[in-house]
Amino acid sequence: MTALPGAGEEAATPQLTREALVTAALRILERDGVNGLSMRRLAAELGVKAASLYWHVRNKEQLLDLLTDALMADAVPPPRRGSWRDQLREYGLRHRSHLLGRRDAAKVVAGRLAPGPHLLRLMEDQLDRLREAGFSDADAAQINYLLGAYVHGFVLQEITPLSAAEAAGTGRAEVARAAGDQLRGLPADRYPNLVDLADDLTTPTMDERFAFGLERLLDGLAVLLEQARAAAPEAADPEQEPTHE
Amino acid sequence: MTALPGAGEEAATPQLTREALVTAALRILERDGVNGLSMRRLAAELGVKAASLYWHVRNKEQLLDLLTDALMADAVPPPRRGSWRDQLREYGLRHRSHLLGRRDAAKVVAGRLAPGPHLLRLMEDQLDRLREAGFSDADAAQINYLLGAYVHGFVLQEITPLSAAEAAGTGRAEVARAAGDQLRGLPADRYPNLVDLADDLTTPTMDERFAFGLERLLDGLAVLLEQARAAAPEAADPEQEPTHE
DNA sequence: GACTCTCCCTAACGGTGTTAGGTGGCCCGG
DNA sequence: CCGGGCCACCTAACACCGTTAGGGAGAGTC
Repeated sequence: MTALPGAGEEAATPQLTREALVTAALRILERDGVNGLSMRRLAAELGVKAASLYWHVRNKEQLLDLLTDALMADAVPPPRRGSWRDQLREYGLRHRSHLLGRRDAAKVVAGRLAPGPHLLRLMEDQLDRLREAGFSDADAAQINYLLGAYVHGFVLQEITPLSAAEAAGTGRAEVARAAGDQLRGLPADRYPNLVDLADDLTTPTMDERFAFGLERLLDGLAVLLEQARAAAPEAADPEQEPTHE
Repeated sequence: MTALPGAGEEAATPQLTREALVTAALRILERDGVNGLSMRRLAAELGVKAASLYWHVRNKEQLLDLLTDALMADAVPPPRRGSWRDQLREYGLRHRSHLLGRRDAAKVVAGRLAPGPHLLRLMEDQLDRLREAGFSDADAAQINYLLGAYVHGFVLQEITPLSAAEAAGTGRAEVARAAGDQLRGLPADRYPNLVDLADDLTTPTMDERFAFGLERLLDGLAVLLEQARAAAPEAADPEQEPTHE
């Protein structure tokens, strides 16, 4: 019915392609979230039956791998200006807001190995900046993983209750207030600190929490860099040479 | 058939209880992983049909909430000896190995709000140590969340490909080597750093990666503490009083 | 003895990922 | 011009999943 060639439709390539699968999947993901993305719905979106998808894709897992790379396609690294610290902070902030920007992206990406070409380009770029900042090869590699893990982990952590709350129809301000009330209602003899710090524990927004952790991480990296510079002061910083001993 | 009281079986309390559900669920989780834990299998484990579970539990989500708290039941905080830094490090290490110790615990726990009493006790204890170390209330609250998010996020990140690899029947050493080979095989003109650092990127174990990140975090916290001490040197450290102005 | 409440049952609904096997149309060799 | 083969889709089915409606046995209470 839909497949018969009408006046002058696309008779040349009316077929599904792997790319068509992915872009349709992206559309469904944005519209219905990761729970709404089933093989049957994806097939329906393409005017096709579910079994047909398996001609183009081995299974759903592989589709999600492709989707992961597609989600990373339009992530842009920050401008190459400012200190290494500014650049890394911007990296983290952008990475997080990129993941938060497309619905359930973090859930799809979560822990998926086999990084696609787009993620590889970001890694390549970040490693370059880390080495240029003066980190050792081993440290640069570790830091590269660390920052990715921090961002992914944090976002994953914040996204799950977020979607649970919106499923229940409650705003995040209400959730925070409810959490505060719960903490304040605890027995003060068994949980004195939780009761005492109920406000401090519940008022920070996720943005602030993320920024706080990121800043601590950057402080730690600065310490590492200083230590490395102090231990081996020959590299690229020819100011003085304390060659005693 | 199974329910008829025989010679002298348990005629007193042959009923399911919520606790029985949870311990059976823990058993299934350990044996079959989170994907093997369905309401039907849980019911079968208890010699009962699936619909019966809904008498004791609202839905699967609530069961997972209960399971989350049960998974945290036997987590013990580190001894209260050594510097705040030693204690926090030990906290992180224990928390991670606790999650890794029971199968798929991280996947169940992931981002589940409504922390149970066991998790609350850990929070309470950690907050107490943070305040004692000299962190401000606001900082202590932030740090408490940060450390939890780091551990949870990291473990979640590492657990997913781990189970994927073991499903494929490959050891983690093979995975690392395969990743290294993939990186080395990249075009060196487009990905010079990835090719160059292929070894550094793939040799660290997850233990080392976690410890590295944790140490950077602790360094960052130390910086924060020093800054706070320098800005307001009146608190609990009565050595001298620079009361000029 | 009747009533109620607890607790488990059967049956079913509407979903899920995935596979086996069929089938129409197209291109290519003869 | 005709037949084989392959591509790309189809139908049908399997074995699951979470969840609900409604039934019914048994115990406890008035």
